[in-house]
Amino acid sequence: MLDIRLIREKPDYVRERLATRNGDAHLKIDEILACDRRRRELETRLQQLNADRKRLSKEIGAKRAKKEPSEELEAQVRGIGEEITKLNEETAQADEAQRNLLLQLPNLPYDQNPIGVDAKDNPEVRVWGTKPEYAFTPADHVALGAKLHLFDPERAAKISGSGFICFTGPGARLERALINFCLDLHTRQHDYLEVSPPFVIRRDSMVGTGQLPKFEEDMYGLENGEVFLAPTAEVPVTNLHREEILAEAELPKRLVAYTPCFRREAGSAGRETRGLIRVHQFDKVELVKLATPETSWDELEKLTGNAEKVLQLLGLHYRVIELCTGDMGFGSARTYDIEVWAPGQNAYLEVSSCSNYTDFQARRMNLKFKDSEGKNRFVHTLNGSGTAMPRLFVALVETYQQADGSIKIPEALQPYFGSAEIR
RNA sequence: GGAGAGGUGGCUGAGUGGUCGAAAGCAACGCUUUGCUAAAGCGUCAUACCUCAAAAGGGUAUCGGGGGUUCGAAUCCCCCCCUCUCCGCCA
Repeated sequence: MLDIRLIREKPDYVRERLATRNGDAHLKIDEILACDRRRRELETRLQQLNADRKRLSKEIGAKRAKKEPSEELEAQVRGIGEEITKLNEETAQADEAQRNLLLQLPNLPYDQNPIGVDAKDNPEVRVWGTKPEYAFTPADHVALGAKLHLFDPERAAKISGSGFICFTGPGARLERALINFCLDLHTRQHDYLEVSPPFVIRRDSMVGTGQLPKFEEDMYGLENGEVFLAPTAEVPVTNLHREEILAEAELPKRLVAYTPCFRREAGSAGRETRGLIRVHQFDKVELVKLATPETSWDELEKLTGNAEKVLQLLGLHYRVIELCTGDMGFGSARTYDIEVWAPGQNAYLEVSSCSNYTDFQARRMNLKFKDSEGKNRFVHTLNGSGTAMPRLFVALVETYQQADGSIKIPEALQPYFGSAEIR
Protein backbone atom coordinates (compact mmCIF):
# COMPACT_ATOMS: atom_id res chain seq x y z
CA MET A 1 0.00 0.00 0.00
CA LEU A 2 1.30 3.42 -0.90
CA ASP A 3 1.36 6.29 1.57
CA ILE A 4 -1.62 8.55 0.87
CA ARG A 5 0.50 11.52 1.92
CA LEU A 6 3.05 10.73 -0.75
CA ILE A 7 0.27 10.55 -3.33
CA ARG A 8 -1.16 13.82 -2.04
CA GLU A 9 2.14 15.66 -2.01
CA LYS A 10 3.79 14.23 -5.13
CA PRO A 11 1.03 12.97 -7.38
CA ASP A 12 3.04 13.54 -10.54
CA TYR A 13 5.96 11.54 -9.26
CA VAL A 14 3.70 8.66 -8.21
CA ARG A 15 1.87 8.69 -11.54
CA GLU A 16 5.11 8.68 -13.44
CA ARG A 17 6.59 5.76 -11.47
CA LEU A 18 3.39 3.72 -11.70
CA ALA A 19 3.17 4.33 -15.43
CA THR A 20 6.40 2.36 -15.89
CA ARG A 21 4.47 -0.75 -14.80
CA ASN A 22 1.98 -2.60 -16.90
CA GLY A 23 -1.61 -1.82 -16.11
CA ASP A 24 -3.56 1.32 -15.53
CA ALA A 25 -2.66 2.04 -11.91
CA HIS A 26 -1.34 5.49 -12.79
CA LEU A 27 -4.78 6.44 -14.09
CA LYS A 28 -6.30 5.88 -10.65
CA ILE A 29 -4.43 8.67 -8.92
CA ASP A 30 -6.98 11.41 -9.62
CA GLU A 31 -9.77 9.22 -8.31
CA ILE A 32 -7.79 8.53 -5.17
CA LEU A 33 -7.03 12.21 -4.66
CA ALA A 34 -10.69 13.13 -5.07
CA CYS A 35 -11.65 10.44 -2.61
CA ASP A 36 -9.02 11.69 -0.19
CA ARG A 37 -10.29 15.27 -0.39
CA ARG A 38 -13.84 14.20 0.28
CA ARG A 39 -12.77 11.91 3.10
CA ARG A 40 -10.84 14.65 4.87
CA GLU A 41 -13.64 17.13 4.47
CA LEU A 42 -16.08 14.69 6.04
CA GLU A 43 -13.66 13.85 8.78
CA THR A 44 -13.06 17.47 9.68
CA ARG A 45 -16.79 18.11 9.95
CA LEU A 46 -17.31 14.96 11.96
CA GLN A 47 -14.57 15.89 14.38
CA GLN A 48 -16.07 19.31 14.92
CA LEU A 49 -19.42 17.74 15.76
CA ASN A 50 -17.79 15.26 18.09
CA ALA A 51 -16.00 18.09 19.86
CA ASP A 52 -19.32 19.92 20.30
CA ARG A 53 -21.04 16.87 21.67
CA LYS A 54 -18.21 16.14 24.06
CA ARG A 55 -18.21 19.68 25.40
CA LEU A 56 -21.99 19.92 25.81
CA SER A 57 -22.25 16.47 27.38
CA LYS A 58 -19.80 17.54 30.02
CA GLU A 59 -21.94 20.59 30.66
CA ILE A 60 -24.96 18.36 31.12
CA GLY A 61 -23.05 16.30 33.63
CA ALA A 62 -22.05 19.45 35.52
CA LYS A 63 -25.60 20.77 35.54
CA ARG A 64 -27.02 17.49 36.80
CA ALA A 65 -24.45 17.39 39.54
CA LYS A 66 -25.69 20.79 40.65
CA LYS A 67 -29.31 19.68 40.22
CA GLU A 68 -29.88 22.30 37.52
CA PRO A 69 -32.22 21.59 34.60
CA SER A 70 -30.50 20.29 31.46
CA GLU A 71 -33.34 19.22 29.15
CA GLU A 72 -32.66 21.92 26.60
CA LEU A 73 -29.01 20.98 26.26
CA GLU A 74 -29.93 17.33 26.06
CA ALA A 75 -32.27 17.99 23.14
CA GLN A 76 -29.54 19.94 21.41
CA VAL A 77 -26.98 17.18 21.86
CA ARG A 78 -29.50 14.60 20.70
CA GLY A 79 -29.71 16.55 17.46
CA ILE A 80 -25.94 16.63 17.13
CA GLY A 81 -25.87 12.90 17.83
CA GLU A 82 -28.17 12.23 14.88
CA GLU A 83 -25.94 14.26 12.61
CA ILE A 84 -22.92 12.42 13.90
CA THR A 85 -24.49 9.03 13.18
CA LYS A 86 -25.16 10.09 9.60
CA LEU A 87 -21.78 11.68 9.06
CA ASN A 88 -20.06 8.76 10.71
CA GLU A 89 -21.49 6.41 8.18
CA GLU A 90 -20.47 8.60 5.28
CA THR A 91 -16.98 8.99 6.66
CA ALA A 92 -16.58 5.26 7.22
CA GLN A 93 -17.69 4.66 3.64
CA ALA A 94 -15.24 7.21 2.32
CA ASP A 95 -12.48 5.65 4.43
CA GLU A 96 -13.21 2.25 3.07
CA ALA A 97 -13.50 3.48 -0.50
CA GLN A 98 -10.09 5.08 -0.20
CA ARG A 99 -8.54 2.01 1.40
CA ASN A 100 -9.97 -0.20 -1.33
CA LEU A 101 -8.48 2.03 -3.99
CA LEU A 102 -5.12 2.07 -2.25
CA LEU A 103 -5.13 -1.71 -1.83
CA GLN A 104 -5.51 -2.10 -5.60
CA LEU A 105 -2.47 0.06 -6.29
CA PRO A 106 0.85 -1.72 -6.90
CA ASN A 107 4.11 -0.68 -5.28
CA LEU A 108 6.30 2.01 -6.81
CA PRO A 109 9.22 0.49 -8.69
CA TYR A 110 12.67 1.28 -7.36
CA ASP A 111 14.13 4.35 -9.03
CA GLN A 112 16.97 2.40 -10.63
CA ASN A 113 14.92 -0.46 -12.05
CA PRO A 114 15.27 -1.16 -15.74
CA ILE A 115 12.25 0.25 -17.53
CA GLY A 116 10.53 -2.26 -19.76
CA VAL A 117 7.32 -3.90 -20.86
CA ASP A 118 7.71 -7.65 -20.38
CA ALA A 119 10.14 -10.51 -19.81
CA LYS A 120 12.04 -9.68 -23.01
CA ASP A 121 13.27 -6.49 -21.34
CA ASN A 122 14.71 -8.16 -18.26
CA PRO A 123 18.48 -7.69 -18.22
CA GLU A 124 20.75 -10.55 -17.26
CA VAL A 125 22.71 -9.65 -14.13
CA ARG A 126 25.12 -12.59 -13.91
CA VAL A 127 25.62 -16.17 -14.99
CA TRP A 128 27.08 -19.00 -12.93
CA GLY A 129 28.59 -22.07 -14.53
CA THR A 130 28.02 -23.22 -18.09
CA LYS A 131 25.47 -25.33 -19.86
CA PRO A 132 26.44 -28.98 -19.44
CA GLU A 133 27.10 -30.93 -22.64
CA TYR A 134 26.00 -34.45 -23.37
CA ALA A 135 27.16 -37.11 -25.79
CA PHE A 136 23.50 -38.10 -26.10
CA THR A 137 20.25 -36.21 -26.40
CA PRO A 138 19.25 -35.37 -22.83
CA ALA A 139 15.83 -36.69 -21.81
CA ASP A 140 13.36 -34.49 -20.01
CA HIS A 141 12.33 -35.12 -16.42
CA VAL A 142 9.01 -36.65 -17.44
CA ALA A 143 10.75 -39.42 -19.32
CA LEU A 144 13.36 -39.86 -16.62
CA GLY A 145 10.70 -39.89 -13.95
CA ALA A 146 8.69 -42.54 -15.74
CA LYS A 147 11.70 -44.75 -16.31
CA LEU A 148 12.99 -44.50 -12.75
CA HIS A 149 9.54 -44.31 -11.09
CA LEU A 150 10.24 -40.95 -9.45
CA PHE A 151 6.65 -39.69 -9.59
CA ASP A 152 3.24 -40.77 -10.74
CA PRO A 153 1.21 -38.05 -12.48
CA GLU A 154 -1.66 -40.33 -13.52
CA ARG A 155 -2.44 -41.52 -10.03
CA ALA A 156 -2.00 -38.01 -8.61
CA ALA A 157 -4.59 -36.79 -11.12
CA LYS A 158 -6.88 -39.61 -10.11
CA ILE A 159 -7.04 -38.45 -6.50
CA SER A 160 -6.65 -34.67 -6.90
CA GLY A 161 -7.00 -33.67 -10.53
CA SER A 162 -4.50 -32.61 -13.14
CA GLY A 163 -1.68 -30.42 -11.98
CA PHE A 164 -0.90 -32.37 -8.86
CA ILE A 165 2.17 -34.48 -8.29
CA CYS A 166 2.74 -37.64 -6.35
CA PHE A 167 6.41 -38.36 -5.80
CA THR A 168 7.28 -41.99 -5.31
CA GLY A 169 10.24 -43.99 -4.03
CA PRO A 170 13.55 -42.32 -4.89
CA GLY A 171 11.64 -39.30 -6.21
CA ALA A 172 9.93 -38.74 -2.86
CA ARG A 173 13.27 -39.23 -1.13
CA LEU A 174 14.96 -36.74 -3.46
CA GLU A 175 12.26 -34.15 -2.83
CA ARG A 176 12.69 -34.57 0.92
CA ALA A 177 16.47 -34.45 0.61
CA LEU A 178 16.32 -31.18 -1.30
CA ILE A 179 14.02 -29.59 1.31
CA ASN A 180 16.32 -30.59 4.16
CA PHE A 181 19.41 -29.56 2.25
CA CYS A 182 18.00 -26.06 1.70
CA LEU A 183 16.79 -25.66 5.28
CA ASP A 184 20.11 -26.74 6.73
CA LEU A 185 22.06 -24.45 4.42
CA HIS A 186 20.08 -21.36 5.35
CA THR A 187 19.84 -22.06 9.07
CA ARG A 188 23.43 -23.22 9.59
CA GLN A 189 25.38 -21.16 7.10
CA HIS A 190 23.21 -18.10 6.47
CA ASP A 191 21.88 -17.62 9.99
CA TYR A 192 18.14 -17.73 9.26
CA LEU A 193 15.67 -18.75 11.95
CA GLU A 194 13.61 -21.73 10.87
CA VAL A 195 9.87 -21.47 11.30
CA SER A 196 7.22 -23.99 10.44
CA PRO A 197 4.09 -21.91 9.98
CA PRO A 198 0.44 -22.76 9.44
CA PHE A 199 -0.70 -23.13 5.83
CA VAL A 200 -4.25 -21.93 6.36
CA ILE A 201 -4.37 -18.16 6.24
CA ARG A 202 -6.97 -15.60 7.20
CA ARG A 203 -8.08 -12.83 4.91
CA ASP A 204 -6.32 -10.01 6.72
CA SER A 205 -2.97 -11.75 6.44
CA MET A 206 -3.60 -12.39 2.75
CA VAL A 207 -4.26 -8.68 2.40
CA GLY A 208 -1.10 -8.00 4.40
CA THR A 209 1.24 -9.54 1.86
CA GLY A 210 -0.83 -8.40 -1.13
CA GLN A 211 -2.52 -11.56 -2.43
CA LEU A 212 -5.88 -9.99 -1.57
CA PRO A 213 -8.00 -8.25 -2.59
CA LYS A 214 -6.67 -8.38 -6.14
CA PHE A 215 -5.70 -11.98 -6.73
CA GLU A 216 -8.37 -13.95 -4.96
CA GLU A 217 -9.11 -16.11 -8.00
CA ASP A 218 -5.56 -17.51 -7.88
CA MET A 219 -6.00 -18.74 -4.31
CA TYR A 220 -7.55 -21.87 -2.89
CA GLY A 221 -10.26 -20.70 -0.52
CA LEU A 222 -11.76 -22.65 2.37
CA GLU A 223 -14.69 -22.10 4.71
CA ASN A 224 -16.59 -19.97 2.18
CA GLY A 225 -13.66 -17.69 1.56
CA GLU A 226 -12.91 -17.00 5.22
CA VAL A 227 -9.48 -18.60 4.96
CA PHE A 228 -7.12 -19.62 2.19
CA LEU A 229 -4.37 -22.15 1.58
CA ALA A 230 -1.02 -20.35 1.56
CA PRO A 231 0.25 -19.82 -2.00
CA THR A 232 3.75 -19.34 -0.54
CA ALA A 233 5.37 -19.31 2.91
CA GLU A 234 5.92 -15.59 2.32
CA VAL A 235 2.37 -15.09 3.54
CA PRO A 236 2.44 -16.71 7.00
CA VAL A 237 6.08 -15.85 7.65
CA THR A 238 5.97 -12.16 6.71
CA ASN A 239 2.72 -11.80 8.66
CA LEU A 240 4.28 -13.38 11.77
CA HIS A 241 5.05 -9.96 13.18
CA ARG A 242 2.08 -8.08 11.76
CA GLU A 243 0.73 -5.28 13.96
CA GLU A 244 3.92 -5.23 16.01
CA ILE A 245 6.54 -2.60 16.75
CA LEU A 246 9.94 -4.27 16.61
CA ALA A 247 13.11 -2.97 18.23
CA GLU A 248 15.66 -1.75 15.70
CA ALA A 249 18.26 -4.03 17.30
CA GLU A 250 16.17 -7.06 16.26
CA LEU A 251 16.55 -6.13 12.60
CA PRO A 252 17.22 -7.50 10.16
CA LYS A 253 15.16 -10.56 11.02
CA ARG A 254 16.04 -13.52 8.83
CA LEU A 255 13.41 -16.25 8.64
CA VAL A 256 13.29 -19.43 6.61
CA ALA A 257 10.39 -21.82 6.23
CA TYR A 258 9.55 -24.93 4.32
CA THR A 259 5.91 -25.16 3.28
CA PRO A 260 3.85 -26.62 0.51
CA CYS A 261 2.44 -23.90 -1.74
CA PHE A 262 -1.07 -24.00 -3.19
CA ARG A 263 -1.94 -22.15 -6.38
CA ARG A 264 -4.96 -22.44 -8.58
CA GLU A 265 -3.01 -21.14 -11.55
CA ALA A 266 -6.23 -19.79 -12.96
CA GLY A 267 -5.67 -18.70 -16.53
CA SER A 268 -2.55 -20.83 -16.91
CA ALA A 269 -4.35 -23.89 -18.21
CA GLY A 270 -2.41 -25.47 -21.01
CA ARG A 271 0.79 -23.58 -20.29
CA GLU A 272 3.79 -25.56 -19.10
CA THR A 273 1.41 -28.23 -17.95
CA ARG A 274 3.68 -31.13 -18.75
CA GLY A 275 5.51 -32.65 -15.81
CA LEU A 276 6.51 -30.79 -12.70
CA ILE A 277 7.02 -27.28 -13.97
CA ARG A 278 3.68 -25.70 -13.19
CA VAL A 279 1.57 -27.48 -10.59
CA HIS A 280 -1.16 -26.63 -8.09
CA GLN A 281 0.79 -27.82 -5.07
CA PHE A 282 4.54 -27.71 -4.69
CA ASP A 283 7.16 -27.62 -1.97
CA LYS A 284 9.24 -24.53 -1.39
CA VAL A 285 11.79 -23.27 1.09
CA GLU A 286 11.25 -19.56 1.46
CA LEU A 287 13.51 -16.83 2.81
CA VAL A 288 11.96 -13.78 4.46
CA LYS A 289 13.67 -10.70 5.86
CA LEU A 290 12.41 -7.79 7.87
CA ALA A 291 14.85 -4.91 7.57
CA THR A 292 15.21 -1.20 8.12
CA PRO A 293 14.76 1.06 5.07
CA GLU A 294 18.45 1.95 5.35
CA THR A 295 19.63 -1.64 4.83
CA SER A 296 16.93 -3.26 2.73
CA TRP A 297 18.57 -2.85 -0.67
CA ASP A 298 21.75 -4.37 0.64
CA GLU A 299 19.75 -7.15 2.30
CA LEU A 300 18.11 -7.94 -1.04
CA GLU A 301 21.55 -8.55 -2.57
CA LYS A 302 22.49 -10.83 0.31
CA LEU A 303 19.21 -12.72 0.19
CA THR A 304 19.62 -13.32 -3.54
CA GLY A 305 23.14 -14.58 -2.86
CA ASN A 306 21.80 -16.95 -0.19
CA ALA A 307 19.36 -18.44 -2.69
CA GLU A 308 22.04 -18.75 -5.37
CA LYS A 309 24.19 -20.73 -2.96
CA VAL A 310 21.73 -23.63 -3.22
CA LEU A 311 22.37 -23.96 -6.92
CA GLN A 312 26.11 -23.46 -6.58
CA LEU A 313 26.44 -26.25 -4.03
CA LEU A 314 24.40 -28.55 -6.25
CA GLY A 315 26.53 -27.62 -9.25
CA LEU A 316 23.62 -26.38 -11.33
CA HIS A 317 24.15 -23.79 -14.02
CA TYR A 318 21.97 -20.71 -13.57
CA ARG A 319 21.57 -17.06 -14.39
CA VAL A 320 20.20 -14.12 -12.44
CA ILE A 321 18.01 -11.60 -14.19
CA GLU A 322 16.55 -8.39 -12.92
CA LEU A 323 12.89 -7.83 -13.64
CA CYS A 324 12.05 -4.73 -15.59
CA THR A 325 9.28 -2.45 -14.36
CA GLY A 326 6.68 -4.01 -16.64
CA ASP A 327 7.36 -7.58 -15.53
CA MET A 328 7.51 -7.05 -11.78
CA GLY A 329 5.02 -8.45 -9.31
CA PHE A 330 2.33 -6.34 -7.74
CA GLY A 331 3.97 -5.49 -4.43
CA SER A 332 7.61 -5.60 -5.34
CA ALA A 333 9.86 -2.58 -5.73
CA ARG A 334 12.75 -4.59 -7.11
CA THR A 335 13.06 -8.25 -8.08
CA TYR A 336 15.83 -10.62 -9.10
CA ASP A 337 14.81 -13.92 -10.63
CA ILE A 338 17.15 -16.87 -10.45
CA GLU A 339 16.75 -19.23 -13.39
CA VAL A 340 18.31 -22.66 -13.38
CA TRP A 341 19.26 -24.48 -16.56
CA ALA A 342 17.21 -27.57 -17.37
CA PRO A 343 18.86 -29.50 -20.24
CA GLY A 344 15.80 -31.64 -20.97
CA GLN A 345 13.72 -28.50 -21.46
CA ASN A 346 16.53 -26.71 -23.24
CA ALA A 347 15.45 -23.73 -21.16
CA TYR A 348 16.03 -21.82 -17.97
CA LEU A 349 13.45 -22.37 -15.21
CA GLU A 350 12.60 -19.78 -12.60
CA VAL A 351 13.40 -21.33 -9.22
CA SER A 352 13.56 -18.18 -7.13
CA SER A 353 12.19 -14.68 -7.19
CA CYS A 354 13.89 -12.37 -4.69
CA SER A 355 12.15 -9.10 -3.98
CA ASN A 356 12.27 -6.04 -1.79
CA TYR A 357 8.72 -4.93 -1.04
CA THR A 358 9.95 -1.81 0.77
CA ASP A 359 7.16 -0.65 3.10
CA PHE A 360 4.36 -1.85 0.80
CA GLN A 361 3.47 -4.94 2.82
CA ALA A 362 4.44 -3.42 6.18
CA ARG A 363 1.90 -0.66 5.64
CA ARG A 364 -0.81 -3.19 4.87
CA MET A 365 -0.03 -5.25 7.94
CA ASN A 366 0.97 -2.34 10.18
CA LEU A 367 4.41 -3.71 10.91
CA LYS A 368 6.78 -1.14 12.35
CA PHE A 369 10.06 -0.76 14.19
CA LYS A 370 11.21 1.86 16.68
CA ASP A 371 14.25 3.63 15.29
CA SER A 372 17.18 5.03 17.27
CA GLU A 373 15.35 8.33 17.71
CA GLY A 374 12.33 6.54 19.15
CA LYS A 375 10.21 7.10 16.07
CA ASN A 376 8.02 4.29 14.78
CA ARG A 377 8.60 3.62 11.11
CA PHE A 378 7.46 0.90 8.74
CA VAL A 379 9.94 -1.90 8.21
CA HIS A 380 10.93 -3.10 4.77
CA THR A 381 9.94 -6.68 3.96
CA LEU A 382 11.84 -8.93 1.58
CA ASN A 383 11.42 -12.47 0.43
CA GLY A 384 12.80 -14.96 -2.03
CA SER A 385 12.57 -18.65 -2.69
CA GLY A 386 15.51 -20.58 -1.46
CA THR A 387 14.38 -22.42 -3.57
CA ALA A 388 11.24 -23.84 -5.22
CA MET A 389 11.41 -27.60 -5.20
CA PRO A 390 9.81 -29.21 -8.21
CA ARG A 391 11.76 -27.08 -10.64
CA LEU A 392 14.97 -27.66 -8.71
CA PHE A 393 14.12 -31.36 -8.93
CA VAL A 394 13.65 -31.02 -12.70
CA ALA A 395 16.97 -29.21 -13.19
CA LEU A 396 18.78 -31.70 -11.01
CA VAL A 397 17.57 -34.90 -12.64
CA GLU A 398 17.91 -33.45 -16.12
CA THR A 399 21.41 -32.12 -15.45
CA TYR A 400 22.77 -35.22 -13.76
CA GLN A 401 21.29 -37.83 -16.10
CA GLN A 402 23.73 -40.33 -17.49
CA ALA A 403 23.89 -42.08 -20.84
CA ASP A 404 22.44 -45.25 -19.30
CA GLY A 405 19.41 -43.37 -17.97
CA SER A 406 20.58 -43.29 -14.36
CA ILE A 407 20.96 -40.09 -12.35
CA LYS A 408 24.00 -39.09 -10.34
CA ILE A 409 23.41 -37.28 -7.06
CA PRO A 410 25.75 -34.31 -6.49
CA GLU A 411 28.10 -34.76 -3.59
CA ALA A 412 26.63 -32.05 -1.41
CA LEU A 413 23.24 -33.74 -1.53
CA GLN A 414 24.42 -37.31 -0.95
CA PRO A 415 24.31 -37.14 2.87
CA TYR A 416 20.69 -36.04 2.55
CA PHE A 417 19.71 -38.46 -0.18
CA GLY A 418 21.58 -41.41 1.25
CA SER A 419 23.20 -42.66 -1.94
CA ALA A 420 25.20 -41.45 -4.92
CA GLU A 421 22.84 -42.28 -7.75
CA ILE A 422 19.35 -43.27 -8.81
CA ARG A 423 19.04 -46.13 -11.21
C1' G B 1 -18.61 -29.38 19.69
C1' G B 2 -20.60 -28.08 25.09
C1' A B 3 -19.95 -25.18 29.83
C1' G B 4 -17.43 -21.36 32.35
C1' A B 5 -13.71 -17.30 33.15
C1' G B 6 -11.23 -13.46 30.97
C1' G B 7 -8.95 -9.61 27.12
C1' U B 8 -7.34 -1.99 30.01
C1' G B 9 -0.93 1.81 27.91
C1' G B 10 6.12 -1.61 27.10
C1' C B 11 4.71 -4.85 31.62
C1' U B 12 1.72 -5.49 36.33
C1' G B 13 -2.85 -3.60 37.53
C1' A B 14 -7.10 -0.06 39.37
C1' G B 15 -11.34 1.76 37.33
C1' U B 16 -19.22 -0.73 36.66
C1' G B 17 -22.40 5.59 33.31
C1' G B 18 -19.88 11.97 33.44
C1' U B 19 -14.68 16.35 34.34
C1' C B 20 -10.99 9.14 32.31
C1' G B 21 -6.47 8.72 27.20
C1' A B 22 -7.33 6.30 31.65
C1' A B 23 -4.94 5.77 39.16
C1' A B 24 -0.77 3.30 41.12
C1' G B 25 3.59 0.45 40.62
C1' C B 26 7.51 -1.46 37.48
C1' A B 27 10.54 -0.75 33.20
C1' A B 28 12.61 3.12 29.93
C1' C B 29 14.54 8.14 28.96
C1' G B 30 16.22 13.15 30.72
C1' C B 31 17.79 16.42 34.67
C1' U B 32 19.41 17.25 39.86
C1' U B 33 22.05 15.37 44.03
C1' U B 34 26.57 12.09 44.62
C1' G B 35 33.92 10.26 45.19
C1' C B 36 32.14 5.66 42.01
C1' U B 37 28.14 2.38 42.29
C1' A B 38 23.67 2.37 44.55
C1' A B 39 19.77 5.29 46.15
C1' A B 40 16.69 9.55 46.26
C1' G B 41 14.08 13.82 44.11
C1' C B 42 11.94 16.15 39.81
C1' G B 43 10.35 15.63 34.94
C1' U B 44 9.25 12.92 30.33
C1' C B 45 7.16 8.50 28.79
C1' A B 46 0.81 5.29 23.49
C1' U B 47 -0.88 5.30 18.49
C1' A B 48 -3.43 7.01 14.26
C1' C B 49 -5.78 10.72 11.82
C1' C B 50 -7.61 15.88 10.91
C1' U B 51 -6.36 21.17 10.96
C1' C B 52 -1.86 24.41 9.84
C1' A B 53 2.76 26.26 4.07
C1' A B 54 5.79 24.20 8.11
C1' A B 55 6.71 24.25 13.19
C1' A B 56 4.18 25.63 17.46
C1' G B 57 -0.59 24.99 18.75
C1' G B 58 -5.55 23.08 18.40
C1' G B 59 -8.90 18.95 17.59
C1' U B 60 -10.92 13.82 16.99
C1' A B 61 -10.63 8.67 17.62
C1' U B 62 -8.63 4.43 20.08
C1' C B 63 -9.39 0.44 27.06
C1' G B 64 -9.47 -7.14 21.75
C1' G B 65 -12.79 -5.92 16.90
C1' G B 66 -17.67 -4.38 15.16
C1' G B 67 -22.63 -2.73 16.19
C1' G B 68 -26.39 -0.86 19.76
C1' U B 69 -28.58 1.85 24.22
C1' U B 70 -27.71 6.93 26.25
C1' C B 71 -27.32 13.94 26.38
C1' G B 72 -22.73 11.14 27.60
C1' A B 73 -19.75 4.25 27.38
C1' A B 74 -13.41 1.34 29.41
C1' U B 75 -18.02 0.78 32.35
C1' C B 76 -24.72 -1.47 30.12
C1' C B 77 -26.65 -4.79 25.75
C1' C B 78 -25.71 -7.84 21.08
C1' C B 79 -22.36 -10.24 17.47
C1' C B 80 -17.37 -11.70 16.28
C1' C B 81 -12.05 -12.75 17.37
C1' C B 82 -8.50 -14.40 20.84
C1' U B 83 -6.63 -16.58 25.62
C1' C B 84 -7.38 -19.82 29.85
C1' U B 85 -10.07 -23.94 32.66
C1' C B 86 -13.29 -28.19 32.57
C1' C B 87 -16.11 -31.86 29.58
C1' G B 88 -16.61 -34.45 24.82
C1' C B 89 -13.97 -36.00 20.42
C1' C B 90 -9.31 -36.93 18.27
C1' A B 91 -3.56 -37.63 15.43
